[in-house]
Amino acid sequence: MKYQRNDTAIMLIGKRIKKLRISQGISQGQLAFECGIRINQIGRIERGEINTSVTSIFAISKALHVKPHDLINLEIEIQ
Amino acid sequence: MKYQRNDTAIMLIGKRIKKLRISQGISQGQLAFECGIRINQIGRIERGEINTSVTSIFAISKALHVKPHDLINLEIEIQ
DNA sequence: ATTGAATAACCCAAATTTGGGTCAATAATA
DNA sequence: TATTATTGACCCAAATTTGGGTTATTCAAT
Repeated sequence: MKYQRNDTAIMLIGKRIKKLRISQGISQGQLAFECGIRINQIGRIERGEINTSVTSIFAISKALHVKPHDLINLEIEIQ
Repeated sequence: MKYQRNDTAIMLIGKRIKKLRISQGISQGQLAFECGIRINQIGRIERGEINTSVTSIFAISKALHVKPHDLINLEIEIQ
């Protein structure tokens, strides 16, 4: 069986990360530096290209000074 | 650079999933069936062995009838 | 003690993520 | 316009996750 990816969820999480980052006036490079993730990866996550991990969610949320579940709480019913 | 894994977070999430599953009286096999993830993978996630994905968190939370951020909100400060 | 279910612990291959780099395209600013 | 920073879009290799299976261990009930 193939992998199943929740494209809606990962896209919405990416948009939320980007929105928070922009609102805090920092670049992808700065966010990448602060959370220890490559800038390429930050871009891929923001664009919803990849089904990222718990660790990345925690690292990004810390760098954005929000709680991990703030990135996950999408306020819409997925599926 | 090597991967960085938030072992504390993935361990705590695993414990939370197991606790919720037990409290609902279902087996790993039943949970696996309902969320479309292999039983081996459910076991690995519950034991905190793997740094699982957003999609798996969403699928498991749906099968457990909780919201995704309920699995992520660890109520303690990680890092 | 024994049976059967449930879980853990392995193995392997495939798919995906991540790191790391480069270059083009876009946006912002002088 | 020209310059600079930022982001997107590629490429590749390595690390990790996931699927899929089998076997051992644990646990509960009889």
